[in-house]
Amino acid sequence: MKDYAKENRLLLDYLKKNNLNSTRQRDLILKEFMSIEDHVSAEELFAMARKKDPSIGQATVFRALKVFSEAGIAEPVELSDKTVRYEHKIDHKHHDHLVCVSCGSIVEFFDERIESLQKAVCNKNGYSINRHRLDIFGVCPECRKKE
Amino acid sequence: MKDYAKENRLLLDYLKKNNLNSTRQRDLILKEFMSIEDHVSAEELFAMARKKDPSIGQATVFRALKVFSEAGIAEPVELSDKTVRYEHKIDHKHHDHLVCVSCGSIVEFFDERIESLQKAVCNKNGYSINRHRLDIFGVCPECRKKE
DNA sequence: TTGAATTTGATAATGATTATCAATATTTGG
DNA sequence: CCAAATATTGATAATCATTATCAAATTCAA
Repeated sequence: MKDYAKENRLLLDYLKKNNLNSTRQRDLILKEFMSIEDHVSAEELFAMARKKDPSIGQATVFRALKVFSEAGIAEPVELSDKTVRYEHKIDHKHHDHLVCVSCGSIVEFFDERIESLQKAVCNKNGYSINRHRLDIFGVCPECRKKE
Repeated sequence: MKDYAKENRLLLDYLKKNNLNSTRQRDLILKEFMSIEDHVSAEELFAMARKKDPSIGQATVFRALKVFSEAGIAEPVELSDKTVRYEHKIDHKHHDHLVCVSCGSIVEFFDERIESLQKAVCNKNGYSINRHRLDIFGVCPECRKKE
């Protein structure tokens, strides 16, 4: 069981700063979100939360994920399909994605040289850098074996 | 006026190979698509095509863009908003995008070193590489000046 | 505790895209 | 060139993820 004291504190701080309330539902959804490491969609998280509290509404999960993102706890990513997925942002350094187009599995990677080359591109063009995303789509070793 | 003989030939070849028909609508939509260099959405292209032929249907534009993509003429890209945009693929080498989050303008760039580092990441992880996308979001020089 | 402000859950609405289907157009073998 | 076979079109309904709406319930701050 992962500890998520830091996320809890961040959430409380964010809520207080923005005159938002701390609620049972938001707490539960955060706990569920922190309980898995995978990239999770709102729908999947809704299914998980519902097991713990069948009365929870789907819209509440969407709203909670938006709050988590604004609080810096979650990071939305859009990969292969058309649904947004969320990953942990705390103690989870920036990374890019290697996505298997066959089985959908995701490997995270980080390459300092790619990062600095990106910054160089921004500088050369006079852009300030805000964020970036690099997704590589291919076939993972396991799926290649099967083919 | 850009010449698009190559695209026309590619389309005809693709249609023939797949037992598809060459139609007035597909020709018109291709012509309109080739007439602009920007990243265009189905809706924008629909508006353009409709000016030339008011009877054209929206679904036909979506279908044509799918055919163009399969024929290797167009390339779908998903940038900031949630609509898919299409860019020219012929005589338009692979590139990545620098997107201004303020005005939405797009600069294309290409860095051979980034490309080869990506290939290295794939090799290291045993992935075959299929395609990739790298989008950098920031603020362009013009918008920075205004701030 | 209480009342003002926020949140919730259910449901309707949205917006881009895809599916359906009858009517029309294109192809192709003769 | 013609006619049957096949593919395409346009209109419209359906999808699907997400957002908006709103009355009822909850939370907070004094």
